[in-house]
Amino acid sequence: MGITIKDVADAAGVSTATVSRALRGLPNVDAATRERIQRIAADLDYVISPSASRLASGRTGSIAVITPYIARWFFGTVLSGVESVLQSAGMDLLLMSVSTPEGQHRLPPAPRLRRRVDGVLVIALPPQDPQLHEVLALGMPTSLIGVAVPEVPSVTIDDVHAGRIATQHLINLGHERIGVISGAPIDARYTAEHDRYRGFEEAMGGAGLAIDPMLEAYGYFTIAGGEQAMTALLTQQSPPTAVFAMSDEMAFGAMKAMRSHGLRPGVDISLVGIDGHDMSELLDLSTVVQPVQDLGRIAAEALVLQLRSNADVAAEAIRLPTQLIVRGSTGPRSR
Amino acid sequence: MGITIKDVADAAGVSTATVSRALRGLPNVDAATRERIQRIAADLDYVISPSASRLASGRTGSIAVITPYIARWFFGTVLSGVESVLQSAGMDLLLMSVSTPEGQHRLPPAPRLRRRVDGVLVIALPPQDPQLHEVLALGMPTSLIGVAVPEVPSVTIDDVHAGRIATQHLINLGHERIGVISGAPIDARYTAEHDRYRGFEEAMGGAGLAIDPMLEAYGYFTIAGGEQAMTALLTQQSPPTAVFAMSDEMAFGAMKAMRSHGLRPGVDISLVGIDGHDMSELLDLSTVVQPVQDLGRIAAEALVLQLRSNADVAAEAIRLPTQLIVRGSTGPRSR
DNA sequence: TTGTAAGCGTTATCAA
DNA sequence: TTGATAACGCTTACAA
Repeated sequence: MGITIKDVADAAGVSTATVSRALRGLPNVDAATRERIQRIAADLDYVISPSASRLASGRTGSIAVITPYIARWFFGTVLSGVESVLQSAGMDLLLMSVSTPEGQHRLPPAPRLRRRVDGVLVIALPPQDPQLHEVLALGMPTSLIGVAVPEVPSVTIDDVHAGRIATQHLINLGHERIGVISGAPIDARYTAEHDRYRGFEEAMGGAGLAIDPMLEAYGYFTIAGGEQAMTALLTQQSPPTAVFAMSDEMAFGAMKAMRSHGLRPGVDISLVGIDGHDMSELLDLSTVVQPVQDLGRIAAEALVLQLRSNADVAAEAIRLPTQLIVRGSTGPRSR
Repeated sequence: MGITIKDVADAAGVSTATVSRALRGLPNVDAATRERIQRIAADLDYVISPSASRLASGRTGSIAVITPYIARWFFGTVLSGVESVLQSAGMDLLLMSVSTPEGQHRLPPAPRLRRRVDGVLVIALPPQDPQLHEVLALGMPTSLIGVAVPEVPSVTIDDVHAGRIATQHLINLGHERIGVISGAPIDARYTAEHDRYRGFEEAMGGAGLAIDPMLEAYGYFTIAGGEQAMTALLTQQSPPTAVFAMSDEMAFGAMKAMRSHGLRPGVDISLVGIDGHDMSELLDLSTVVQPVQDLGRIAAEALVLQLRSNADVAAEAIRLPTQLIVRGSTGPRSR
């Protein structure tokens, strides 16, 4: 049924070896011969068999992307950055979703990787996640996004800094009772929240402000979670006057809770997030913008480069800049 | 370096054929033999070479998903439904983003599909998109999501119905000057918007209401587009008292425009969307909810089934139900 | 139930 | 610069 390299070789009156070389752009092929082969291949509508090529060469031309979520804004946006790079590089993108600590039943990713891809991109698994380490243990070229592990290439933002400037912004507005909505209790934390919390601590400490453990709540990086967390904070005997939410989506949920309590963001309580989510402008949310698509793009570029130069490049930990955008959800302390 | 089927066969004292059969769960293998082989394979940490298996069998065990966007809510949510099914089915998911009429520079998808995947899932390309037809022309098992083409299996909602109930809801509230925010001018339309517009027409016609062409604007299914479209509607000499936006994201943008003009959704102007977007509850948007994840899930299941039973199943056009959710963005006509 | 052996369509080594 | 040819690691008739 299918045209093979043999058919092209016969039609061109050369060997399959020459066709292979010509079509892959290898050197040491006569220019005229190459052109003729290319024309004939096109005429015959020849398409190379990836399976055969992979078997013979040992390279798969594929990269797996491992992510805990697909439909959430951060992950989808990272993924779109990755995809554009891999498409330009002519590599196949295998998408694999994995369970998170809270998550549903799913296959562990590591066994599905072996002999199947040349490299792996992992998006924001918690640094202590066993699945992450099973993947790393495979020893294949890997690049991390939104997590950092020593000795492994990664692309992240400076989460400590992000947490610090978000908090500092609230402090600058005169707030002293500052609450924080993080993701989860400490043992299940992402790198990001761990570091953002440290930034929070640093800013608070730097201003000589006490951190009230009663003013921390968990929002699990979801809208609904953010709503619950904010509700918990608001029903304290003495609620915060400002809240730092570690993601915009949790901040959105927090806004919902505030509305239910008749409180206005930026007036009654100030609220700042991190992300620069598509909807943050619409909801007038102050936030620390991170270049999410670039996280994916740059990690993918680094991985492709490493695969091409099949030498172990030094494991670089790249950090991208962030920027505070002040909107209406934060304002001076009113009481 | 790698353990091959030969190593397992030698260790088990059987032929590679038997190992192949045993490990794939084929019948006609002695139960004890199979168990022994499985144990030995596990002990040796044997992993099958997909390339070799694919080359020998002619099946790739992969399905491509072609989508115009990855990071937008609808597409990401569909994709997550698809992914969960393919993962359970043990198939690889190749993700390919394609350009849309407005879009960026990208490779056409069809050439990247041949010999590479067993089947294709296409998410919501406009029915007249040449890229869609190039894919269909390949003649491989295909299932469409959010588009319908005669003779091709598809999973959609009843968009006419969705448009009708959204519009009827506004009519029931007493509105007569009803605007509509669609995606794009008629020649670049998705199936969805075409049909939703028909539903709009039917409802208007059924109520004896005139459709004012001045009250239609294009929002390109984005937040920013929705904002511009609503701005255009509001700056009419005689603006609508209610607006039907064909997607929630455009409705969000419309809300932003209303806010800029000091207008309150549901009070000054009623606004209804379609989607059931994550953020619709938060923004108190009335909307026609569609089961987006199920769209992906069901299409993927149908495709997997077709591949397994490698017979041409009758091309089914599946339609999933929708439901109007009334929230605060729609209210009785006030003037 | 198991084994033999001929593919599957490339790539890569070595020679010419 | 080109050609022969041996892998690559599995699947699948066909035979036993």
